[in-house]
Amino acid sequence: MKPEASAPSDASPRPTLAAVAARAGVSVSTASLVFSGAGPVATATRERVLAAASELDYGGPDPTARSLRRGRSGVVAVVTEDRLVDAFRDPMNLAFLDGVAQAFGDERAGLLVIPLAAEPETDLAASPMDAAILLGCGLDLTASVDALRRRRIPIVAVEADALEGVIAIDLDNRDASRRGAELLRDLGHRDVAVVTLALDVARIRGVLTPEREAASTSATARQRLAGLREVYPDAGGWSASGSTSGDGYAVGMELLNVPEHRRPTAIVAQSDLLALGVLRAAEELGLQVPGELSILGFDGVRLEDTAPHVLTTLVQPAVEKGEAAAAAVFAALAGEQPTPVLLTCTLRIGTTTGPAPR
Amino acid sequence: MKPEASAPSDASPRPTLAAVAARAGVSVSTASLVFSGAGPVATATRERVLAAASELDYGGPDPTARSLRRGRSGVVAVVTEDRLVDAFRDPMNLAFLDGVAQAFGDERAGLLVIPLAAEPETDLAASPMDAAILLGCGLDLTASVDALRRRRIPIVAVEADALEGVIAIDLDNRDASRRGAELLRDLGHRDVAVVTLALDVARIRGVLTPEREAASTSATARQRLAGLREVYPDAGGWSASGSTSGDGYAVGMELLNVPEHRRPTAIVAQSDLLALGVLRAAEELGLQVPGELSILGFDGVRLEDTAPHVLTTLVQPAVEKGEAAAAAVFAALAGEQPTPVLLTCTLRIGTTTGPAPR
DNA sequence: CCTAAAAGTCGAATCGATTCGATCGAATCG
DNA sequence: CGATTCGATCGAATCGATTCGACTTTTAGG
Repeated sequence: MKPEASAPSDASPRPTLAAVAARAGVSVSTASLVFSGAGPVATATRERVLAAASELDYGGPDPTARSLRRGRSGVVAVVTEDRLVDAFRDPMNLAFLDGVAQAFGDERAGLLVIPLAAEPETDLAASPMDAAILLGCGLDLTASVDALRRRRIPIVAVEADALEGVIAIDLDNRDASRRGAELLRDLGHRDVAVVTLALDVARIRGVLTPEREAASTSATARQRLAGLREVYPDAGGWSASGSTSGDGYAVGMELLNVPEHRRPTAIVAQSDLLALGVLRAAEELGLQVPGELSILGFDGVRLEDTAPHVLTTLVQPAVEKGEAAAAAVFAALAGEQPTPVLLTCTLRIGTTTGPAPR
Repeated sequence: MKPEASAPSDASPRPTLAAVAARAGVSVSTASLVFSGAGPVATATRERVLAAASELDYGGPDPTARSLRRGRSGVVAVVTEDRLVDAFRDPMNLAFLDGVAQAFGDERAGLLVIPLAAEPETDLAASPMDAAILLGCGLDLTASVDALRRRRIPIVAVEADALEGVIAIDLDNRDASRRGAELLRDLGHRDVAVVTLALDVARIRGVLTPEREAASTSATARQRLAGLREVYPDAGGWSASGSTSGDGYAVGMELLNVPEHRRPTAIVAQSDLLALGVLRAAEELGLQVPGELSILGFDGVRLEDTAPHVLTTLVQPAVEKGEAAAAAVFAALAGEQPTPVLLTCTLRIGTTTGPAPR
């Protein structure tokens, strides 16, 4: 006789609904009714089934089998950038996610986080999901969207370029940036430099050139830049490699540690964290803010770290953005035709902007 | 005749493998082999199937059906605290998550994030998952663990109290804290106060009392406190409501803004963010660090914000913690018996600790 | 007391794949 | 040249539930 098959140590295989039904002396269908709650079951029967379940230590219907039959897995995917740290270090993405989770509350859906890898198709095609939310990727999304479209599931894209069959949740990035720029113009600033978000997945920190701008795959960066350009068509600047204060500091040093006549009187940062870094650089260089340098941010993060300054910034409704995305998902899953959403930012004037010097 | 059924606008139902097979003139089994890659298929046949798939815009096998048959969903759940912002604002959790995602890399698993709600059983029983990682919850986990155990899936708990059948990934919180305390003792400090992490889900900021300590459900907070108490059995302090610099600042003010003879000469914070807040409070009160006050942190977050200070702290291997958790999951799924892991922290001496005054 | 409706239960089909074993022709080997 | 193996393909069972329609038993209504 062969030696016993090398059974793993777990001696208890997962019991099935059939086992529970058998033990309770009812049919599988009746047992199913007890757990799904759809259909009338006599109290005595229900208790018998539940007792059997508890005796077998049955934990409820297998989610996989249930999903197959129901055609719903109860999972919504959130597709983010390559590395999770990058994606979640940004407070805006975090707030967004919180908005999504909050809106899920009643509907009981799980959040599947998928960091976009080299070949997105594989991951996106293989994971169970009822819908997908594409979140602030600097990536080119067409490949991912194609993979998802083949699955015939609702796709929601946040601040991305418009794509056929994709529900858009957008921010008035361009308009808001223009309003911010107008504030600076009205304060008399003529020499304005910009610090942009990462332009693409390469995340290269460097001087902005027309070529690099044109090649940018980050819709958010481009839109905000376009708004600025409506007021300051020739503004130069740098692109950051990520939305962190460290990056802002580094770029701030590049822009500010120069002869005075070449120094901008205002810096427009495409995020608050970048603005914070610029503020630090200015402090370190002994520049008065806003006396010698005005700084404008974007996002409206609550930053305690800027004290005693209050950042002038464009406050975006990040949590609402998440809620809108979740609402769109549920609408689409309910068979409705969800309408695209455009959220607006509000200009909050703090203490980091003032009249241009001289 | 009745009006047409209210069919949703989507005219294209998802094609099935059977449809593809039919169009390619092969059996379903052969078509399956083409996609799963298990088994020999003639090149000509393979191409015919792929062509049919592409004509039907077939996106590959349905993950749900595949999961049911295979018995694996390819999803690993990460169970976190109630609110995602709370969970992910902590840089340690983020680093942990990144470690997990990184270790997944090859194995291609999805990360299902489940914020623990009021009745955990429902969510945990209903979502598809092959394994679960319980992450730094201040919560009592027994209910969740029971629900998961019934599913017969591997359970990994990070820095939690030992539970039967749960793979533990632990940190030497107690020992490391003791070593930190010894440093302070050797520097001559006698009056030491502690700022703890949130003690439980209630997250109440307030003075530490024996009752509150005893009732704490946060293993991490308790372990670190125990280590401190080995050296300073009577140290008093406050509990924070969360690991943020804002909380640290608030508690720091309570502890430091008092008559000098009642002021501690050293503060032990249970996280670097708390320590940062304490540092801010000290600066605002005009206290010399480390001349008049020494500050000890925990975590080893790279904080640019403490400049020009470098925080003395216990550096924990957070990314490795994530990798260890992922490794344990895969080992368990492979049928092996994963061994519990105990990671150690290293004391990094910075500029925020010095000899006790006088 | 009889009939119609409601409640309770069950058998069987179904969701969309994977996979085992069988089949059959072609290639390999002694 | 017969026996054996290998490659390619297919039919059918299976994964674990849900759900529709049919059937039986109560209950309610007149």
